[in-house]
Amino acid sequence: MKDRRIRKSQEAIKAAVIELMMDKSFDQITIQDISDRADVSRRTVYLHYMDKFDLVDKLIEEHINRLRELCDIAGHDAEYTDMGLLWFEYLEKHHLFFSAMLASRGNSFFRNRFLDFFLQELKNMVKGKEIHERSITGLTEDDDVETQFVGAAIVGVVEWWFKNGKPHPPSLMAQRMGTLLERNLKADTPKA
Amino acid sequence: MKDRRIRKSQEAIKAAVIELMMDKSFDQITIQDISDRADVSRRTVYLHYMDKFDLVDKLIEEHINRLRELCDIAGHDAEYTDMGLLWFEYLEKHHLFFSAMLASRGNSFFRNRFLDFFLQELKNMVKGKEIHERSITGLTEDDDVETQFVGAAIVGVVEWWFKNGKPHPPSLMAQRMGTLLERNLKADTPKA
DNA sequence: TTGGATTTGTGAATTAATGCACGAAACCTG
DNA sequence: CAGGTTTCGTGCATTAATTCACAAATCCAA
Repeated sequence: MKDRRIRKSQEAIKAAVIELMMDKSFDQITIQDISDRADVSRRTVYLHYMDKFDLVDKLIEEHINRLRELCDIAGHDAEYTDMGLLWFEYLEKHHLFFSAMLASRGNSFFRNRFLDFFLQELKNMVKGKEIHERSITGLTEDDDVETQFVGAAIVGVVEWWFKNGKPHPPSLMAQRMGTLLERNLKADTPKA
Repeated sequence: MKDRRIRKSQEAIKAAVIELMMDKSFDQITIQDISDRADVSRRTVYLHYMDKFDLVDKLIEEHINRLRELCDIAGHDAEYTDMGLLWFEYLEKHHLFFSAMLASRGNSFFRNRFLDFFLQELKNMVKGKEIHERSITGLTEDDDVETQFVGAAIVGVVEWWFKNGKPHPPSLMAQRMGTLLERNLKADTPKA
């Protein structure tokens, strides 16, 4: 088992960053602020992270990983609505972090990581469903236009959701989103 | 400045004890429980305290001292009602601790420390008021019956207050208590 | 009462966190 | 841009906290 001091320091530091992001924009948060808020020596921050960016990097990494785990558990052949529910519930649970990340302009870095996650997940899901529904749809190319389209759309919706103070509960968001994903990912290749 | 690690450990440990006292009675709380709850090594508890009793001892000490400080700031010539307000506000603020202490039977130890505090404070206040109102009332003997009487009464009222889920706000308690203290400490020597 | 499990108190080695100090970089502000 | 102030990143010595281990005490059910 890892030394509990490490866990406690890191948790305090990470929580401090998130809290600070609620008032200040990320780039005007100083390491001093973080260590003060975390009630930890400034030296301790450097003991665990290279700098601010490394810190927020690891925060993002962690959340994306947990999201991915959630998806893996649900299975890639889950219904879009069910998957969406997992997403929005997780996002709501950690709304402090996500809204702070999405609110701060200049954070295209996070947006890209976030988008990547959805793209990956969408590809998995489409592939998972192909097995059951139709063997080859031509959607398997890596730079698939539909996937990019839908991925960007999801991120946009999430962004809107946070910026407007989460006007709908995760269940409703998941349901609406599910419908849209169905329409855009399921049955559009069989055309003329 | 004291090392922040010390403060953090001690605060975690003390908070843990108070939390644990809400479910278990004090004597069935183990050091293991405390260190687990505090998220601290068992060794760390022994680093700061001799044993459970030393721990709770210091907790009591601390609260009594803070109460005393409050009284000193207010001044011993304050009105009984005002003083009572300070008491009850403090008690309400730390109701977790005080109700846990008063609830657990077998804690005559705490009761006595608590009583001592009030006795001391009453003597100070009576003395403080003598200056303004009447020079010698014969109440200055150390083992004064009236003081003991009133002291026990206060502790009894506080005990009742907690055991009945704080039915009145501190302000009302202070006002009622003030009246009773006035009646019993101010004007009773000028008799026949 | 006995015997197994739990809790206790402590020793010892190791590791993490702290405080402090310092030069360098960045950053306002006049 | 010059000069003062803040923040940064790091070295270093010190101290607190941790893990692990162990023998003694205590508890508790069979």
